[in-house]
Amino acid sequence: MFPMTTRARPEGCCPLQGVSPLPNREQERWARLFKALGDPTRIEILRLIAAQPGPTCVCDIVDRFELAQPTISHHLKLLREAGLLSQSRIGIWSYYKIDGAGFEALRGAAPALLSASRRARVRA
Amino acid sequence: MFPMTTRARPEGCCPLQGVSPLPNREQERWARLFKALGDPTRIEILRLIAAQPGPTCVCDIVDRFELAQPTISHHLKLLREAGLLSQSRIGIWSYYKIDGAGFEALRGAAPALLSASRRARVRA
DNA sequence: ACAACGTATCGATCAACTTCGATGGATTCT
DNA sequence: AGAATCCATCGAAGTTGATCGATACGTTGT
Repeated sequence: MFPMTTRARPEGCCPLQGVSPLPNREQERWARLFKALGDPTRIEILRLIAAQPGPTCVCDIVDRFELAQPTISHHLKLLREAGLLSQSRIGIWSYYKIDGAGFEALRGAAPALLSASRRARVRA
Repeated sequence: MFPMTTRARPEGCCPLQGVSPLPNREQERWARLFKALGDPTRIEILRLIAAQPGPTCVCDIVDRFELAQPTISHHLKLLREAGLLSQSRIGIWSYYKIDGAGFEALRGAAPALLSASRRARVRA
């Protein structure tokens, strides 16, 4: 490892406020959510679906992008697993719409990450 | 390409509401923001820094994780470039603190992506 | 039953990301 | 000046992710 901090610290230092890491389940949920949003194509898919008054057919989504159908299907799967979209089927058609619960989580992201929850300091 | 939609559509279909894609600049900014948040280590770094009453020394951050110093430095760089952290230096020490502007963008993410008519605007 | 269609999954390929050791720049101490 | 310290950058190795063609599955029409 590294020495890191053999030297005396500057003023007003330093026992850091302890922060207990998020439980693995929550870490994975945030990661899934943000990873899903971290791709330009998926952002545009979300915006397209959000602009429709009702559920959107996959075939229409495929028509709007210059990507192969399996690629769109893959992106839709990631958005669904992130809780941002929900799926329904009518016959052979598959429809996606915005999942309010997923976006509720997104709305609460900033406070959730910034909340200074100081509990027992846990050294990994 | 694909045939896609030779068959007649079901009821109430379908000319989709048009959505003009976001300008590249904004697409990249959202992608940077969400990609930065899409890693568990970076989430924990953010939470650690957010829990401190003042700017946090890099050496302290390195101490709290079981990752090499260059790795932490890389994560800090991504968070800084995403607008989530801002940096300052005192002597040889480098300090990071939460950048309010970046989190303001995060707070506005859900409305920005869901609003069909209103164009999302993000401050630099 | 059979063919046609819409969608999801599979396997492969190429790019991007995470991580590390090594190195270099800047600052402080002796 | 020289050594030590903190941090960022570089280059490489292994892993993950985006994309596509091929294919399989379920549904609809003949």
